[in-house]
Amino acid sequence: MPARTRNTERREDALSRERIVAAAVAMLDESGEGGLTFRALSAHLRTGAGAIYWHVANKDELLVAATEEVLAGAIAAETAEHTPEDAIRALALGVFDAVDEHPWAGTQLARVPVQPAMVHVFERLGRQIQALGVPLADQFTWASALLNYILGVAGQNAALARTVAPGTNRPEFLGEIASQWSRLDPAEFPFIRAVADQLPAHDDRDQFLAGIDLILAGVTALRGAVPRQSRGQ
Amino acid sequence: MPARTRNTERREDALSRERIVAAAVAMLDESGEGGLTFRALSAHLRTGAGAIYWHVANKDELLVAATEEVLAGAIAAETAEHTPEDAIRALALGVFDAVDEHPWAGTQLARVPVQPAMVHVFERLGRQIQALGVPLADQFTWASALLNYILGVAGQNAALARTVAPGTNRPEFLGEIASQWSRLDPAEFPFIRAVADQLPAHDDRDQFLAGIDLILAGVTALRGAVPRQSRGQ
DNA sequence: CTTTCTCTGGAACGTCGTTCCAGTCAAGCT
DNA sequence: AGCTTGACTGGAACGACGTTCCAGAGAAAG
Repeated sequence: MPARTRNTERREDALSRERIVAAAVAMLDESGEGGLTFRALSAHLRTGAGAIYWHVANKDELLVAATEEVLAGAIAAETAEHTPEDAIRALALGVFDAVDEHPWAGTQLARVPVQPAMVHVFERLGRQIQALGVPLADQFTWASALLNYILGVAGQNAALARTVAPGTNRPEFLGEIASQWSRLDPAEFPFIRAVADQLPAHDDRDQFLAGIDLILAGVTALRGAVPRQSRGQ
Repeated sequence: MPARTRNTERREDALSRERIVAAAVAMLDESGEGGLTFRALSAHLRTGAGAIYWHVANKDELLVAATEEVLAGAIAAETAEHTPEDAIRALALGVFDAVDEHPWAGTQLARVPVQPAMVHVFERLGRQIQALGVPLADQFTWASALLNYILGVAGQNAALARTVAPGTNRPEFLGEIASQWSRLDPAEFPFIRAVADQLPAHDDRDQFLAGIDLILAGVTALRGAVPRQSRGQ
């Protein structure tokens, strides 16, 4: 615990949790998830590993803090949108864009049970779901559905970025997968073959938003329907 | 490459890729994601690490194979459901149940770009989306939305299982989180406070299925609507 | 019997997260 | 001014991991 009881600076270049987290974000952005090492971080900050551990409990905490920093913008944007739908779209896009810019944060979101930043996101989603007139019993469930969709996309984006990173660039990589898809057995994979040509050209952001719209359309359709338990099987 | 050109058995207890994968699944089930180590695996199989590497390229490949094995049941179940909706529900539940039983597989699904098993799942989802009369331009996008939702839930389930594992049991753990939620600032987190009491009692499987139903309702609502581009902002 | 090839297992390498600890330096006390 | 305290530093060291290396076992083929 860095309990700076007296606000005195030891030195000009003193270590601090903020400087450490900022350096971690920089290193993650530059060299990916494998690039963050306490050794590399020590070198980058011109100190030793022990000094870092005095400010930060462990690597997990550091990753949580780094993700928090990177998502701060997405949660801060409290722009008063016209409709609840637009507010949800804006919030979801904020998370998407942050993860798109920092793919390692997507991995972190999918890895940690409830990343602190996502509590705020969940709260905002829930409020808008509420504003849409969803019955109380469904609010929790449907807000969770939105959140899980967002987290799923974040995780997949990060996974894709992780494997595409080395040599080739993104469109090239997707084109390769698409050509593999179109060479699949027509009897076994008719659907994937049929949509293979859409893969290289598709816009991830548009597709993500279309998924949000799909869920929102479901909310509108089911809102005010029979209380619950209207499912088959 | 274990290219067994002549089908001769070296010994009764010979190592094989299948035995290795089966042992890996057993160890993952028993001691979680951190429990799978080439050292522990060697000990379990009474051999050395080098022997395992002759049958398996690396740990990633082993994890993919283990996940594949555990998801095989979910993809194999080609029960002819009455409606496309029911087929989608059955498929999604198959994946959910497999991940629920083997949480480490959820981590793997969220970590790997396209786990081979998920290609089959994507194909099935797509076919049923097609059967629902969704226009071609939306099939890819909406099947992806379903898949991403499923992967998101899988990842979160795994993350939860990872942190709840040690001491306490699940309801106890959720109750603890719920009480934290209900102690949040009423001004900042009205929604989360309002739904906190639903957290401990809720059924994950039901909630997952409700999310699928939500998306399916969206599909029904938007199917046949204006071609595309009917969104705001 | 010798060679060949598949397959084995244990030693060893390099890297990681983390811990340990002797040491530095400013502030407060006497 | 000297001493003590406690916040901070940085580098050495530990244990565990994934992976590689390699000497060799043992059945099949010549």
